[in-house]
Amino acid sequence: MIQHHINTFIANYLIEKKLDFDDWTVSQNTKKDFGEFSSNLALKLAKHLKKSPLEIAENIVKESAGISEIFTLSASAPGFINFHISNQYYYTVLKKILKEGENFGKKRTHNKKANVEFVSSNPTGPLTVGHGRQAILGDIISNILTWDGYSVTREYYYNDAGKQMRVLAESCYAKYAALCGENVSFPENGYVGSYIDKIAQKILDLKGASLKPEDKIFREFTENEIFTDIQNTLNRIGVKFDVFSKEGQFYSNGSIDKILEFFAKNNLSYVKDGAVWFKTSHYGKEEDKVLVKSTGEPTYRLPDIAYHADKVDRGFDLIVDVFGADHIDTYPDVILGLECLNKKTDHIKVIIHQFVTLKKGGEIVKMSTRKANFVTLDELVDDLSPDIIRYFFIMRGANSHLDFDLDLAKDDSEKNPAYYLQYAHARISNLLKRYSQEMGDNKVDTNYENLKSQDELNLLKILSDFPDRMNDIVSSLEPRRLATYLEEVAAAYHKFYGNQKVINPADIKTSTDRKDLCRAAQIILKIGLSILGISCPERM
RNA sequence: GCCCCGGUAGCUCAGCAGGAUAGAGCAACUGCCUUCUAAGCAGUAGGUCACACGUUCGAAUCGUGUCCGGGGUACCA
Repeated sequence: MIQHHINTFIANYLIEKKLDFDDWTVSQNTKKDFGEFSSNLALKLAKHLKKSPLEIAENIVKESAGISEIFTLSASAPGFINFHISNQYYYTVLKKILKEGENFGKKRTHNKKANVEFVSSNPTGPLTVGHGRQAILGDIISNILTWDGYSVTREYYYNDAGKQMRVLAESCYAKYAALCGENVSFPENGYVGSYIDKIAQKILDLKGASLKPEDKIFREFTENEIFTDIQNTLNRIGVKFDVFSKEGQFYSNGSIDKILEFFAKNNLSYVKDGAVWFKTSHYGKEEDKVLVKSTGEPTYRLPDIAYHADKVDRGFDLIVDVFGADHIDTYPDVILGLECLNKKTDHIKVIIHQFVTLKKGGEIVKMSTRKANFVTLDELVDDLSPDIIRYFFIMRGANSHLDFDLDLAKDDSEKNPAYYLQYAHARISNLLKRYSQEMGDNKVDTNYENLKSQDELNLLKILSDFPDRMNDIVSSLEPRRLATYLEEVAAAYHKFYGNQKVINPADIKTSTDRKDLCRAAQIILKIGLSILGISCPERM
């Protein structure tokens, strides 16, 4: 908000001086000795004007004295122009936060629609810790977009028709047969987890021992059981989907055949060795990719293209795909496929996150996919609250590997970083309760001019920064940045709390100002924590 | 080989649309609860921001190259 004022000021200055020049920036200062913001304008103009940067900066400062009520200017070596924001400005923002409450920072509403696809794990087994990261990431990204005014569809896409599911059914039959005392060879790369044994047992109990391997129940019942489990797990961490899309529909509604026809007709594909190839090499890829195997089975690419084409056709303004790092090389093929179909793609945003390793007793727990020695998300939820799980999964940026330290997560003490934010909120709640008990609720007119200590102003400045920070978070879709911001808010609050006594019957004006500052901090914490899907406890 | 991510304090990581003295949590050490919640605060110690070169008034941040770790590179998803 304030940056906007400064930008306008500089732009106007340049227009006034008839300078056609836009190579300058305004940055927020970490060290406040130089004001809250600085611009490199003079440093950049130096070459252009063939004058020393400091001289230019000093001139600008001199010429602009008294031009704004919001800030004053100063120049410093080697040529920065510093903007010192008046306390008055921040007092206005405080009023605004209190007035607008949880709507503070929201821009004008728009009617855009977004689709966020995440998890999308095939129902071949329980969700692992790795899926948990994606579930939380996708959910919070959806929350961020909702905050920004989007109407968001959370979508889970899965493959109910391919090879994986066939192998799953075969695995289940093999287990079933074994329970019936028959000797059936186990499928190659079959699923060996104990959850399959349980499902096979259930089938045996339900249907008896006379089923044939081709009976549909091995596929349908197994898929259903596992999928129900997956949804239960997701519900436990507060993740709910609006739409489940199944791959099978793109076979039955003919869209896959249509794509193949279109590609063949437009010379985008060819047949070689009994397989259908996508001419990806014509578009800068290293080699062509197979769309349909010689067995007649499509690879994942083809239905994925059909699915994404369908999403594009559904008319979203923004499509977000959240994938694990193992998809890094595959989604460009899908995008390329869409482009070949003449579909819009520039509104598709792909978020790739790195993997999760689980740390227990200081050691990394190795997880392998099919071998059934993974830690399930459910096991994690058994031990930890959703708040802790959510916080731990977004403690790191999506692009960083995530070490999930189970011992730290389980730690119920001040060591656990997840409590820091919630504690600030709880502290405020309690303080406000005490305040009305001891001070009453009588209204005092105030301009907040009693807020002038470092701790108070620092907290107020951080709170004022919320709209700009959300702006960045919406465009980056990086939940970690929201957590970082809230940590700054909490730290500033805890510091203020430690140094300034709020409730003081001898000084009602100062008490009121500080109480309102606390209320504003609580509002910001509550907005932020809600977006993260973390609860805001009244006490801890 | 090629492509994508990462390499910042003892450990785990922020910071990275270039900006002034590089931050947090954990671990270590020292203080602070008869006063609004100590799940907190204050302080000490800890760094050649992997390395080299380059661009720039200015580089943890941008470029090139090297090294190390992870992922991908399938007629698996």
